[in-house]
Amino acid sequence: MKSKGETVRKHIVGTAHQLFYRRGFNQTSFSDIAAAANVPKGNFYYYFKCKNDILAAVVEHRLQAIQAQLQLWDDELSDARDCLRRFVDMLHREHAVIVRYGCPMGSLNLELCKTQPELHAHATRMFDLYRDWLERHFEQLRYTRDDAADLTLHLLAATQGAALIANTYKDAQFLQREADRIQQWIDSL
Amino acid sequence: MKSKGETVRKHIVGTAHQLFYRRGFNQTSFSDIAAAANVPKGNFYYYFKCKNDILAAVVEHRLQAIQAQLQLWDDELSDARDCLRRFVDMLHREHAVIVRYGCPMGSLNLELCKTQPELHAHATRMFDLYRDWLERHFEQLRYTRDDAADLTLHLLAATQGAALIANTYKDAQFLQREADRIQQWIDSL
DNA sequence: GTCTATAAGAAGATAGAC
DNA sequence: GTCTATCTTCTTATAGAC
Repeated sequence: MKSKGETVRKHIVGTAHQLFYRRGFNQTSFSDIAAAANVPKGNFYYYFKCKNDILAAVVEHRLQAIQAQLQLWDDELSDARDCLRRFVDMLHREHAVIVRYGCPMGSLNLELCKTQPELHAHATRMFDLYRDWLERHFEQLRYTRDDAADLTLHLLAATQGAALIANTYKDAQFLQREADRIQQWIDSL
Repeated sequence: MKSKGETVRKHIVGTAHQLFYRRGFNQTSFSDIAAAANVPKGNFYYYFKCKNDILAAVVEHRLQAIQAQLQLWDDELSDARDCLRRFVDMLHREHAVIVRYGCPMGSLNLELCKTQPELHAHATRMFDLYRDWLERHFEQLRYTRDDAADLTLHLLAATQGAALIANTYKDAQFLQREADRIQQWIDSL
């Protein structure tokens, strides 16, 4: 049984997550979150002592969601190559929001890297989850540790680049084409 | 002969350009620019009527610089493939700042796409210059118009992805490796 | 053209009643 | 736990003296 406070807290985190993605972290004000979550501004500080703490909670929440997703893929797919393909499939499934707002991880990283290194480190952890998971699956394809690490970064770069250019030019078709191209590259490994 | 005002204006634009890149547009305040340029805040509004106008001037300045650079490459290199390679060389030449602040165009686009579509359109024009130029050179390699357009977006995505991941993980070596990989891809065309 | 002073509003954060 | 009122600081922007 969840306490009332827990429910409200999660509601705030969910709302903040959406706003941080759609408006950017720095461009999202306390009032924005309060208004969208229907929670009075003052009440906020009962749950979070500052704005950065909300981001921390949002990232924590995202990390758990990503973990659960990766676990699901592992349970569902036995072939390592299928796992890599499923990762790239995200570009297909999320094409609408990617074209509109970019990749949630990529844009957060690029925003925070400039003047908020403490927060940036926080955001990098989302990439780390995918990175570690992808590396393991490349190793299952009998690549050495070093090669798997390099191929992983290459794959992350390919997906991030596709997302960024699709966003820049609002071009969902390019995103699809690029995702297909990456899939073919995986098949060729 | 330049008027005094012209000189000051250019100085402001140059300073703003640096700060917008290093801190992000929204995170750069008027006072930041004024302090860095040693121009009193109030004096600013003699040259620009609002903050958005400074961005417009910065972008205009960048567009001219990019145009001049592309022209130089065209004058210097006769082979279309060499031109494409020279474009990718930017990742090598600029690796230090890319790792630190990301790609100036990519990060600006990703920042402005979220809540400032008017400004985003402005920033996209920088990509357009490279896009048109790259397309022309792919066509010189006897690709059809459509293929050249697709290959251009693919190349832009590859460079943007490399820059973003190198920035995320502060990994200059990866950026070099990825640039080499893209060069090899160009050679294979 | 240059600069100071300041208005007007929004931001993050706090105090304290309920 | 919830909410209102408020403080402080920082923002963009303006007025007007020099």
